[in-house]
Amino acid sequence: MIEMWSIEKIEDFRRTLLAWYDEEGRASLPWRKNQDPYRVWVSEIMLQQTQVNTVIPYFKRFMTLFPTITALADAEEQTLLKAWEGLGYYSRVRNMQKAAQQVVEDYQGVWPTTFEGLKKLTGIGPYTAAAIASIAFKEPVAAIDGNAYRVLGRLFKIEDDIRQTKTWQKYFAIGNQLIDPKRPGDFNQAIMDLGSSYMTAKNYDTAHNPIKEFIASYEDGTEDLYPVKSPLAKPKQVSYVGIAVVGPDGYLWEQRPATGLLANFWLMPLYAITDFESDPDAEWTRAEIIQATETRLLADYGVTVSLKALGGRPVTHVYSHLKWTVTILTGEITETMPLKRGVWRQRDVLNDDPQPKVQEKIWQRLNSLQG
DNA sequence: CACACGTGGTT
DNA sequence: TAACCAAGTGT
Repeated sequence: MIEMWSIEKIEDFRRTLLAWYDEEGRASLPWRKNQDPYRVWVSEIMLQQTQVNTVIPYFKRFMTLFPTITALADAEEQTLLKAWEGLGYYSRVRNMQKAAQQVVEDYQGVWPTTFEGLKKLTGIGPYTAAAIASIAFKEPVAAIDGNAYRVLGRLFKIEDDIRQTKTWQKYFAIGNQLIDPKRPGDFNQAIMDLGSSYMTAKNYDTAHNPIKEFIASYEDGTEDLYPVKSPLAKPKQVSYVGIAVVGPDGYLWEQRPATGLLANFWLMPLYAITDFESDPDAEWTRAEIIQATETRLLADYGVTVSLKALGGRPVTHVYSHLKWTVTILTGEITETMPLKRGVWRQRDVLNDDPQPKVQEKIWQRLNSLQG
């Protein structure tokens, strides 16, 4: 059981933390220019599982493309995905548009102003709801993100595993005790700034930490133990063939299904190697794979083409839960064929379509190995 | 509740 | 290099 501080100690902590934040907080971050809920919301969604330096250029571009919640609600999905291309976790932006439409249509364009109200919007969970409620609407509610887990975990030597959903309750309760009711938004942001400077996961610098005197795990040199976080499973290995077929009208090109990984993004046709045979342990020779791919290309796309393997190692790409290995097969046709599936797309207009990183790697491999 | 869901940076 | 980390949410 965690022993909570006295009210005097809590107030001392708030003063110390906010004094540091006023001096050394990252006030220049573009989303801190004002406390407009739309602005705060866009930044908080982008920052989910994503580092500040990555987000900055995306945030600026996004606010130019979609300056208001109405502009976001009315945007074409492909435009949205293109604006998000490279940031990852693409359901974030789809959910954001749903929430924008909810606010515009169900709330007459007026934001819910409370933690509980904000949580009802698609894509806004307890963290984001607390961030917006505290920053834009001054509600004293703790925003528990990875930074808060590190800071609070080390401050109080919390033994619960932060991977477990129920642990959030404990952190939330402690955060709500600590948060400064006069400056809730600044308090939450100060915790985040602290968590990404003096209290990082590795190479933290407690010697210069402005709140070091409050850190229980610093007293006995056990900071390394907190927060308690069980290891994640290794990504599962999956092998594909990727098919680069060029004809007079460009490359064979296809949009992914509307749900699941990389939903609605554009990619060359891919076949999982195990799709050829139900036996996942089957060892396929290169000739067999090529022939099977040609057969399936005809059946699925209506394309008759002779394929050959591109030299070099396969393209690999690691996701949170998967590791893709893509062997590239190439083929050329001299006359355009009508397609059962997919489209022909010229190389110079391909980049108008949102594409995932793995497709970029495939382009790079094609460019380097065949000019 | 466990797992799906991206990408870039660090060690 | 493999492993881990970075302002989480939906199902």
